[in-house]
Amino acid sequence: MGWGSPVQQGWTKGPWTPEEDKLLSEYVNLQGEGRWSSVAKCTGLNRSGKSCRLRWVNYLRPGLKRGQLTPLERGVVIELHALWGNRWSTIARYLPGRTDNEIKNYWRTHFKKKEKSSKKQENRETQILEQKQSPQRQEQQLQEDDTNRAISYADTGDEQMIETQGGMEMCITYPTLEQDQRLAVASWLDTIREDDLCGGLWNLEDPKGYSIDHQSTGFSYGVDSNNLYTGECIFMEGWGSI
DNA sequence: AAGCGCGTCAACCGCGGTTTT
DNA sequence: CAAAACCGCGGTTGACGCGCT
Repeated sequence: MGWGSPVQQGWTKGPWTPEEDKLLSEYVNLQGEGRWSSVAKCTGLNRSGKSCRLRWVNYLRPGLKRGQLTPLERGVVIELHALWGNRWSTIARYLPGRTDNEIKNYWRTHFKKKEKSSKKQENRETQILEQKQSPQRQEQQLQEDDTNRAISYADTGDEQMIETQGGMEMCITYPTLEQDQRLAVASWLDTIREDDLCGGLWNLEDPKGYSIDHQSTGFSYGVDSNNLYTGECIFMEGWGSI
């Protein structure tokens, strides 16, 4: 009933007013999340259930953070995107206070444009490579694409790839720190599963600092209370430490 | 000062999966 | 078991603000 498209049902569209926000907040505080299609009926709001849910989840829900993503959050986004692709809601679960919409917007803003600008050069390089590669190497290249895609997005600014002996390493530099610290993000696409991360290994709300510890791969890194980045992780080949 | 382009973000849309009837 | 209703997700759009020319 209350879920259909605004055009079909004659629902109000566009930006929400403070009065509408108030009505929706009161409803959720009373009834709890869910039953979105009943909101219009119970509150008099002329908004579809879908619209109400979106407004609550992305804007009104308590505990939402505002403002730019922190360096660590950005690192997590890059890392998890390399892992799961455009599964924004899944990624958002590991960033308390951030919404899938926010992360999606962040990604599009900061990385899609870079993808575009580097596309020309990428194409040239690909052409040259294709001429040289054996079929076996091409297959291997395909498998690496998911990893490198995220990496290539981050080829300018404070996030970048550096070449190391026998592999590539993603680095994020933080000029605001006393001396640049590098947060290296591991590429463990082949070894990690979503389930592995569901055990609360990500602790972004600890006042003493942040930490990520992945036992099955040995990957871990963190931020301590002094904002110093520490940890060690597996790179494409071999081990590295920060 | 005006026009333009770009970045950001809130909101909409379509679709697929899940739950309810 | 099937259909309808509901929910959530990812892609896309449009409004707005800001800086540059």
